[in-house]
This record gives sequence, structure tokens and C-alpha cells, in this order.
Amino acid sequence: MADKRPAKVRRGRPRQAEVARLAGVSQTTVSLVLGGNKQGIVLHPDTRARVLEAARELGYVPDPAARRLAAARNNLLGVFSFTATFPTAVEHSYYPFLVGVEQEAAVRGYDLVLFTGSSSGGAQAGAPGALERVRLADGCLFLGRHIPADELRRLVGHGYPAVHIGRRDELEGLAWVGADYVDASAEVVRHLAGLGHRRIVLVREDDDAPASTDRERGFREALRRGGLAGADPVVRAADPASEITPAWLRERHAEGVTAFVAEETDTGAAWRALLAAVEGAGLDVPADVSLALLGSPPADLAGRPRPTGFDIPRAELGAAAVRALTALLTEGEAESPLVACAFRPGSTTGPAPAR
Amino acid sequence: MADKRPAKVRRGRPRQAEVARLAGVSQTTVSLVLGGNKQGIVLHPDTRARVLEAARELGYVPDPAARRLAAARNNLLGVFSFTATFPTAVEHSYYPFLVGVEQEAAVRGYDLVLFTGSSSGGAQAGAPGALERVRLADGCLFLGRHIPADELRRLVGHGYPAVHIGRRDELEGLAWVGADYVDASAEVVRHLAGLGHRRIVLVREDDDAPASTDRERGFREALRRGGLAGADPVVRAADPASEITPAWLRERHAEGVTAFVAEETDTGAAWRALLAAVEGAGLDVPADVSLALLGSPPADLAGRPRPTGFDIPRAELGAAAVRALTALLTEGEAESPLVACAFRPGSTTGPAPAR
DNA sequence: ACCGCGGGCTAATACGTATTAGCGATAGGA
DNA sequence: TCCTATCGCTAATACGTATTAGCCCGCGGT
Repeated sequence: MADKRPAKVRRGRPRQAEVARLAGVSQTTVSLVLGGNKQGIVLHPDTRARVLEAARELGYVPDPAARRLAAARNNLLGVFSFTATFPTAVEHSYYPFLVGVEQEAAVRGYDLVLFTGSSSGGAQAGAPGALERVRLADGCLFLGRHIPADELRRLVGHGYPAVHIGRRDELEGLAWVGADYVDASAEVVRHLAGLGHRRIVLVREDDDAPASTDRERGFREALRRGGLAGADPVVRAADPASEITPAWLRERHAEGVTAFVAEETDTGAAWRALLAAVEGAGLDVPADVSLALLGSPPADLAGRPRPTGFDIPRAELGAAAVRALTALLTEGEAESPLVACAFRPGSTTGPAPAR
Repeated sequence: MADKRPAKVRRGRPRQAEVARLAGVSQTTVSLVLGGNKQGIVLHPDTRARVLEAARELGYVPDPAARRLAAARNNLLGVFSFTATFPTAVEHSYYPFLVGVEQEAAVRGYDLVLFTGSSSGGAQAGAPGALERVRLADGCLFLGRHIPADELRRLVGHGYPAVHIGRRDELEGLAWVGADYVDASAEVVRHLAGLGHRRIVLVREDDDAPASTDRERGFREALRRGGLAGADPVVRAADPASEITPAWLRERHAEGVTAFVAEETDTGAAWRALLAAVEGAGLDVPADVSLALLGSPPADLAGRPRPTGFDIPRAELGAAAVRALTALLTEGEAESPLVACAFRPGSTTGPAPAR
């Protein structure tokens, strides 16, 4: 037979068109049978059966790319991190978010795009338009400290659905989910007050991140409500290691301060300084003084006794971010919820010593 | 002139057509400028510049689905896991792979799509065509124990570029990268031999995973080459905890066995049993007996002394997988390399005691 | 005989990008 | 002067599926 065409070896997968040919119907019908048929178009049961049989026989599987193209959405959620995306060093702070994000995305039928953002050595790292790449996804989650505010503003200004993990009030129009540091910090203070502590000091770093401000606010409010307001109970230390000394601590202790609270930061400097100072002063924890940490201890201190304080529910935060983002996608708007932190009893607090 | 109308406030991402309108050229030209222009069609530099400027201004990003459909490239690599993707329990075994994958992908200019595979509760978990979703990406990495072999065979049979992390010989045509357990295990034996141990026993679980078989092979070969072959040096224990007892251990020790080696498995059962037995027998490590572990210790034993043995270079394995996959994409074929494990001196081995 | 109606199906088109074929204009050679 | 050969660009189409608009047919009502 003169080749009117090499019979088109149909290498590759069968299309709806082939199924249609085999079943003796149109491609549209195949789409209706195999796709959802959300239009409620009526088809004869026999036709349905024939199509299903033909599809089974050919082993038809829909092409995801075509499907997504036709649906005008990708079912992809982006994850963009401003810090190095997967550095071993922050393993413990980034990964838990991802756990929650992944699980919630799976439940809702989305896949995830990890933008190899500003991660070390990334090909497009730091390029001026690097952020624009996220438009590939239907919407995107952002996390990290150092946001390129202008670029992000542009994106949300264009109506791109974006959710930031962590409070971000200053960026008008950007949705976010955050941890309720105010309430969690207050709870730690209430716990100390319940143990009889009347004078409590907060050691924080000299930095005005929202996370720090919120903790201080919760701390102060709880003091006030507990009737514990006194001389200024907050110490700002630019370099905790050199300012929070054994001498300083002994002095506070002599004044009647029986509990010290440190805020958590990436370095954990305030907490480390506090631990060192207490040890240097020869005081016993929790017999002489109680210590609390407004957050989780740094990974390298995992072996030490568990500090009293709270844990940031990172996985839950990730899940909440996905919920907010999908709400943006389907309803067009999302609220910015605060997720409660979990109180951690720990073993660094005890009853206030009798005077 | 009529077509110079101001771009209407489009919801959603800009298309090539909009870029074209803004730059005053055709969609084709935009595609030529922004796509690779592999046809070598000549364009005036000024035109090129106008298009680039317009694209930048609108924040244009190509639609991955459309790209894919038009039989081109995405610059997206998929990652599909058969185990629950991010279960907290395997945190330490899955995440390190991702670190390597992400970094290598970033270097090569690919972004990552995390398919929310068979992860617990996933919407499309277990659906017959769930695997086909990966076709959205140019190629895909697979990892996990329980592979749906039929579906995967189908994918690679149709020429889809796939690389498995972990040796996978039985699936014809599937590329993989794996750790060289044979050589790493042999090195541990050589280390022991160098310390003067003449009789060494391997405790393994009763399971025929490739990872176990490879370790045993390396172990036996090293014994043979070291002239240490003797009575059968390998113990298979279906339930190590009840079979590796202090009595058993004492008996072996009396026979002249001075070093015990355990294989690593997910549970670490063999290693745990060995530790318990040695302690129960009242023997000192490493003065009386030396112990080694063919892998990394379970996370919960991190506090204990570091076992002599080797570490599986998970990040490096992830990076190697990406290299193999990109080779598949660009050259059409890739070898399946073995990555060397890193010897870990540890502190559980010492010179063989004088008899 | 005409209309209306609903059941059962399909032709046409949209989705966004890549590729192919080809068009108009200018320049150089005979 | 005519013929070719670039150069610089565009119209048309393919990719596979989902959706929209509608076609044809038989039937009951007037």
C-alpha cells in the first residue's frame, strides 16, 4: 500500500479523539463522559458505557497540561521564601511550615511549586524580576524576614493572590496569617504570676520586628492586668551577651526580681545570655529564679532542660496560610487570622522563692 | 492605530498577546523573543528590546501548562513521593533529599513542583491516574518504598523522563541514583580489621530489600579480601530484640567475636538490640567489644555516643538525582550512578582486645 | 399541518504558547 | 530592468481538553 502516511504510529498516549473514534462518538462526548459533565448534559446510558469501555481498552489518561490549560488554572500554589530556601541551618524553622502547607494543599487538591527563590546559588537569585516568576502559580505563599516590599506590592497591586506567613500589616492589601504572640506571651506571664512571682523582667533584642513588638505588648498587658506593674520591666539589649551579665542578673535578683523572660529570635541570643548569666551568678533554676522563653529553644540547645514558654504552631500556620490563599482564589478575599501558640510547661519555672 | 487601546485591567496573568499589543508587534514575535527562538529567526535588536521592556512592565510569565501543551519545556522538575510526603515521622529521612534537590535545581535554573502525591488525606491520593499529573513537569523525581510499578512503567514506557532516588533495578528503563552501600559497608569492615579485629559479626533484619542485600555483600566481600572468612558471620533476625540477647552476645564474645556490626533500617531495631545486649552483658564499648552501624543512628539516639559507621549523603543523592534528570532532559539519557557514603569514625570502635 | 419541547448528541471555539509557512520590502547581481 | 536573496516580521495552525451554542429527531398538543 502506497503510504498515504506512515499510519501515524500513535506513539505516546491515546487522546480523547481516539477514544471517540473507537466508541463511535465525538470528542465532546468523550469529554463529557470522562470529565465531570458539570453542565448536566443528558447522555444515553449506553453511550456512556461504550465510551467508558473504549477508554478502558485504550488505557486513556487525561493530559494534565491540556486540562489545566483549558480550565485556565493550574491548581498550583507557589511557595516563595526570602531567606535561603532550604539552608541546613534553618532546617528547623522552615521545614515545619512546609509540612502544614503540603498537607493542607494536598487536601484541597493543589500541588506546590517551590520557587528556588533567593536560595543560595539560585540561577535567578536576586534578579530584578525574580518575584514575578511566582505568577506561574495560581497564588503564592511568602515567608521570610527581608521582603522586597516594592516588588511584592506590585504583585498584589495587580490582583495577584498572595499570603504572607507572619504578620505583615504595613504592606497594604497583603493577606497574612500569623501567630498570636500577644496572647501567648501573656499566658506565660500569667503562669509565672500563678506561681507567685511578683517581679518579672523581659529581655528582648533591640529590634522592632512585629514579632518582638507583639511579645512585649502581651507581656506588658499581662503584667498590668495582674497588678504587677512596677519599675520598667523590659530590657532592650543590642548585644545581649555583653549586657546580660552575672553581675546584672544578681543585682536584679537582689532587687526582688524572681523571674526572667527572653524573647525568641533566630539566634536565640537573649535566651543564651540569660542562661549564661544565671549560671555565672551561681543561681539555681528554678529554685532561685524562674526562666521562660517566648518561643522555641534553638536547635543546638535541644539537650538542655525544656524551657517554659510556648511553641509556635508552624505546621498549623502553614495550613492556615493555604486556607487563606485558597479562600483568596475562590472567594476573592480572605481574612488574616491569628493562630494560637501552644503553652509549653517546661522545667525552668517553679514557685517564687519565699523572701 | 485603533489597536493601541490601553490595556484593560486584566484580572489574572498577562499573556503574550498583551505584551505584543503593548510592544506593537505580533504574538509570534513575543514568543520568539521570550521563548528560545530555536529557529534562528532574525529579529531587529530594537524590536527585541521593545518586547523585553513590555514584558517586564507587565510582569509577564509564561504559562507552564500552555508551554507544556505546545510540546516545549517548562523549566519545572517534579518531585513525587510514594510515602506520605511530609510525615513528621520521616522528617529526617525525606527532608535532606529535598535540600539537595532544591539546591541543584536552583543552580540549573529549574523550579520544583511538589506533587502532593500519596500523602495522607490527599485529594487525589490513590486515584488511578494520580501519577500522570507529573506530566505537567518536564521530568520527575520519585522516591519512596511502595512504588505503583505499573503506572510508573507506563510513564517511562511512554518516554517520560523519570529518575528514582534509591536503587531500582527491577523496573526496566527507569533511571535511578543510589548510595553505594557495598563499598561503604566494606570500608567499615576494613576499619575494624585495621584495628585488629579478626572475627566480626553482622546483624541484619530478615528482609530482602536491595539496601540490605548490598550491605551484606560489601560486608562479606571485605571479610574475604581481608582473609577473615570463617564460620558464618551473618545473623538474620526477624525480631532482633528477642534474638540478640545478652546471653547470645556473651557466647559470641567467648567464641572470639570482638566486633558487631548492625545494618540500619527505618526502625533501627538491629542496632538497638545490639546496644541493649552489650549493656546487659556488662561489656564495655569499645574496650571489650567494638560496635558499628551501617548507616545513621535513629534520631532518638542522637544523644548517645556516635556510632562508628557511615552516613548516607542524602543531600548529595538528591543533587545527583537532579543531575541525572537534567541529563535525561538534555541528552536523552543518563547513567545511574552510585554515590559514595561518608565514613563516620564515631566512638564505638577501638583496638581489638588482646586475647 | 404547525408549533413547541426535551432528549441526545456534536461542531465550533477557547485556553496560551511554539512552530511553520510565507509575505513585503530592500539590496545586489545579471 | 528583472530576478533572486536576504532581512524582519506575521498569519495560521497545532497541542488536548472543556465549554458553549445549537442541531436533529420524535412526540404531544392545538
